[in-house]
Amino acid sequence: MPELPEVETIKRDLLKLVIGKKILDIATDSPKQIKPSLTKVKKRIVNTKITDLSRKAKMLIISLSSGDFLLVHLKMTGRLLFRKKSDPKDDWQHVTISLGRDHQLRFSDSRKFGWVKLVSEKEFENITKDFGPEPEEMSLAEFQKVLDSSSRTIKALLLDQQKISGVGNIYVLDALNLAKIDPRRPANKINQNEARKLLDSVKKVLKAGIRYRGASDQYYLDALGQKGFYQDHFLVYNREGKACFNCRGKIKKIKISGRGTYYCPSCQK
DNA sequence: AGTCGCCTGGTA
DNA sequence: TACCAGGCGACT
Repeated sequence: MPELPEVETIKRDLLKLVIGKKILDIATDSPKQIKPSLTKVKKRIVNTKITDLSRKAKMLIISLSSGDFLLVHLKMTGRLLFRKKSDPKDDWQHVTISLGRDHQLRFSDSRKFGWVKLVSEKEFENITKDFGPEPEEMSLAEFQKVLDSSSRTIKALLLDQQKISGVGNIYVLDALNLAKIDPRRPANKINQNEARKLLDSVKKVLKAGIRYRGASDQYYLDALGQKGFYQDHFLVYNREGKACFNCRGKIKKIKISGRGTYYCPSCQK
């Protein structure tokens, strides 16, 4: 569930808390989630300092004084929590990184889809080059080009991280509702006016997501363990049977390539 | 381009 | 107790 707004919220919070802190240890009870391996990662990160934090798509990037990068992907149920060493253990806490004497960065993940991965600068560049542009930096021409290049459904295309970064199931559905576009439309059949409206809508819902500090279900929490509020502002996501805010039509739930898809049949054409 | 597998917890 | 949640890589 963590998409661009959730990861961005965590990044902004952590920026104030962890820069300059020294990593003293890393431990796990779920070794598969640490890449390349706990032993290798430990050897290379202990006694380095955190020099910066950034985000690419849904991935959090921790820059280290060694020149390496520690990447964190929360996938569906991941959390990245800044805690005191003395705080009680968190639910599903699987990776613990000791920061200085008193603090910990805790990776918690109920479903264990997420991961923590240490990469060199070279590997980092290889990974990030495959991501599409951040929506905020995308021009209409660039966006139009992406749409024109594919006959896939518009929904599937916007979820493709190689085409555009950071959009997941919640925000793609809300953006399509705001732009009044049916999620099943082939991308290359979307005209220029619709494309303009759609890009604008993508940017708008992501901004709203950040403003409300992300969408929380039972899993997502920010770096301090607080819920976000965007779930109180969903346009269509999780609103089956409820009234569309555009047209008061009834929101319907269907499946597109196996994924839950909420939309309003009466105004999304 | 569509489907499966990775996983677990909450719910019908 | 079966099913559903969905990011994303692997596979067909």
